[in-house]
Amino acid sequence: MAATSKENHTKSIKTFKVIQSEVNSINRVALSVDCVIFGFDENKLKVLLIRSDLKKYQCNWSLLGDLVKPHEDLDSAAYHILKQRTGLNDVFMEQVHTFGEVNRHPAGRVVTVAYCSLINIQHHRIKILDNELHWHEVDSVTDLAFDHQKIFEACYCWLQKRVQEHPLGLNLLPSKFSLRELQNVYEAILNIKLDRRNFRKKFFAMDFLVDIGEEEQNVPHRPGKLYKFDYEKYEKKKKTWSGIDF
Amino acid sequence: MAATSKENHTKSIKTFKVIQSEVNSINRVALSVDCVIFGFDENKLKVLLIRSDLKKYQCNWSLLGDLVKPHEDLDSAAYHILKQRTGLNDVFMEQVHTFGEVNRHPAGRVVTVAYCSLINIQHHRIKILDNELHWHEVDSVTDLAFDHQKIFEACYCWLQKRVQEHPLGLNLLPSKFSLRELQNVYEAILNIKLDRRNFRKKFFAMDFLVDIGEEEQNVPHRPGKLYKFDYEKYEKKKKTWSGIDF
DNA sequence: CTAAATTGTGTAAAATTTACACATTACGAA
DNA sequence: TTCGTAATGTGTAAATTTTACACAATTTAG
Repeated sequence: MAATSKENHTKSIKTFKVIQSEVNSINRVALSVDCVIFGFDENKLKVLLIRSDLKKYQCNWSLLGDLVKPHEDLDSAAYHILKQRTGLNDVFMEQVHTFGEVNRHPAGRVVTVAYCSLINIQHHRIKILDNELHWHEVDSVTDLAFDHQKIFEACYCWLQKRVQEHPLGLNLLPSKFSLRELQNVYEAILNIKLDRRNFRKKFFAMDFLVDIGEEEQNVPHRPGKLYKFDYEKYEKKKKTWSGIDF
Repeated sequence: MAATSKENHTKSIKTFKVIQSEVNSINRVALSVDCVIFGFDENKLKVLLIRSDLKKYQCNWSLLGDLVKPHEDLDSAAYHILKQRTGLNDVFMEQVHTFGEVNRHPAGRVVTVAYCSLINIQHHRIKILDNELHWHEVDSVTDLAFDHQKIFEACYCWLQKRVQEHPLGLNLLPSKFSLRELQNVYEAILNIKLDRRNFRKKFFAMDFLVDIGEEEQNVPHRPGKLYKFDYEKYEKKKKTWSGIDF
């Protein structure tokens, strides 16, 4: 109560051994990563889910996740899941949020770190041999196992916001894409309609699209030009966001 | 390799007991929370640091943190630190990022969840009896213990961005404040100069400020009007952010 | 009473965003 | 081969938002 500064000071100092024993004691919890993997197909935003591996949640879908091993980096654990499930290596992935409510998991205390990933569905379609995996349209995702619905929704919100300030969306497309496809991606993610001319104007003005001199193939109408995204130029010029607006 | 769907399916099903044993096995790590507590004083953005409690880092400052107990929610753990160190209860706090590199902490595997908090320094100044705690100007924060420098920088970046889309800044001020003080907060956080008339115009246009009919006291010049922020109105009208811009 | 400091206010120019229409190209069917 | 269909590609005018900028009013201190 009436502790002096000196006493407080003393109280807050710990030897390395004390800390170490605290770290290695029962003060530990299971840690998992859960991946919300988005894809884009048939002009719909989709998310990759797996049938829950717990009997109790047998009829529910869940996110792809796994426990983090004691000698595994968090990011590595997330990448590992992605590699394991989709066969994909160099994919876009970002940590979104950590969910740590005491009773969030029925098997005991499990804190989970949610990651968001955006991949090109075409690239790995063949890898999904496992019929327990399925691409769901985001609008129809309900009743996920555990607290995965909440996690999914947080990640979807995150995506909707993030895609507006960072060119994430391109990860859902092949490296060559038409402006219409790009617009479809944005419309699907944000669930809005955009004006075609203004959309094109905006992207051309940003000056990150490179006309590669090719055109769409096998479309039943005038083919659109194909572009690629110049990430280097983007990195150099990217906006230092500034403006109060809420 | 040539596993059938059926086989994959089987492989991915686990009984509750198996899961439970995985959760309770050695697959566990220590988990901590670290709080980056911002304050605003003398027109400077400051952060609350403590002398490292580890001998090895004796001459370094570090963030306020603690291990999360097995039966403690993450958010609760973070609030607890804040309560313990500042005596403050209802403060603004948000989770920012989780840092989980294997070797980030010298005492063993400790994954840490970083939280950002914004408080009014005046409100609790008296609580800092502990002379191991100190408010540092953000610009002069260097060489924090462990990976705390990295965590601090991530949180500072987060703040600079977040403050532009959400009225966080107000948490640094008393409930009654002048527009000049508000502008000072924004200038300090963003480290830029703003045009006074445009700043006022912008905030008045947002229509969240309520003139409470009082004025500044004891200023050696014409006193400014005092306002409060109407959070309810904000919640109702807040912007659903929409616009591609990067 | 005067000087110093800071508040409070409006407008014109510039930049950005929005709304909107028509000619062009390729395919497929008759 | 021609025509209908479906989508691409393009510019401009109006509206809105953002920026730059100056002077009178109020209070305190001396």
